[in-house]
Amino acid sequence: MQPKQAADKMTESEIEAFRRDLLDWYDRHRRTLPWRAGPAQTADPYHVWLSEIMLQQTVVAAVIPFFLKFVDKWPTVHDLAAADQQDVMDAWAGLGYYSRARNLHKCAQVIAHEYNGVFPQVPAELKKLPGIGDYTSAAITAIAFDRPATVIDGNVDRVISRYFAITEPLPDSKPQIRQYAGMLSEARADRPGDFAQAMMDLGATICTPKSPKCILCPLSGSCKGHESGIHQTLPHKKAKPQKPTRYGYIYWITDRNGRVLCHRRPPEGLLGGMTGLPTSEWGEDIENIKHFLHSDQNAPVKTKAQVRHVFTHFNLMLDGYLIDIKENRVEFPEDYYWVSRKNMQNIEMPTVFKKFVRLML
DNA sequence: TACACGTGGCT
DNA sequence: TAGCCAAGTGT
Repeated sequence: MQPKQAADKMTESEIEAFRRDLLDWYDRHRRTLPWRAGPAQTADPYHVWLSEIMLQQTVVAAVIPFFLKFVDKWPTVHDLAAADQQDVMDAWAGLGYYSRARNLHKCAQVIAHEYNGVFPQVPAELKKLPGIGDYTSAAITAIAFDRPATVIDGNVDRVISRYFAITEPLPDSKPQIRQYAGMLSEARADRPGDFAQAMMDLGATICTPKSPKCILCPLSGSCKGHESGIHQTLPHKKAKPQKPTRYGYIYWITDRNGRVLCHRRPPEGLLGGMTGLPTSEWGEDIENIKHFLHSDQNAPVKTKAQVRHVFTHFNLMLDGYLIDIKENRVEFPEDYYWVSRKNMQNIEMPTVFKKFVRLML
């Protein structure tokens, strides 16, 4: 194995120039965001934490309405801790990665009950909390408390990879990136929160994955990737395995009163804890998929409705079926329950189920 | 280390 | 249209 290439050292004046150029740019072009403190204002740790959880693998535009809804419903961490888990899951429906919502609620309870409502300020303490890892612990330390921390997200990966022209593919280049990012931010008391946010704003608005706007970039004059013309191709990434497609059936099951059968999904795993509609198992071989409910009395009737949905690691294709329950004697497990047709459009559920509900209503 | 885990916007 | 990608974490 090749020895890891050591990060080239920057001189102290080069580091200071980088930080000054970036922070000057940030002072002129910082984005106004609902959770972000204004210049010279103090951030609310609850808002910073909540926004950072929502922003994990999620774009700012998608987060804003959810953030506003959450702080409106639960203005403090105590309010969130006291909320019903189901209300939190429902409020999160549509934002994705639902384990974040479960961990958010758990974390609020730990903060409220074991930390007296006060967030810890250092990464090592923050990382003990559910849903908070390397990135989020550093981000809260820097942004909420303006303490030095090395904040590395996908934006920082890209900015650093390009600025230092790192050609080793991610994630193998992570140690190098961490070394460079640390060199620029570790133990530097001058505006740690603004520096972290400036790096991410730069990555989100200037040093974008496609068509970076180098002409507007405060760092282009010293960017090694720009100098050698390879910036657009960076960061290199290891090839991802191909996504399989899974198939299955989804059901619109109605009773004599026109009610529709819904399903509370098990707490862990895909879409865990969320409300959905009944489906069969999902598999790559449709021939081997059995219907969820099948009897002579209640035979599934195929519809034209189909649901296609893309998950992170597989594509899904569901064929819609109608089942009309003629006898009220049919018993379902406890996690299935009836909802009036009128209320179906108000039930909060993940997008894959919303798609089917829209087709059927 | 590698994989599970959502969604919507952009190209 | 299909693939890429986004302020990652947990196991």
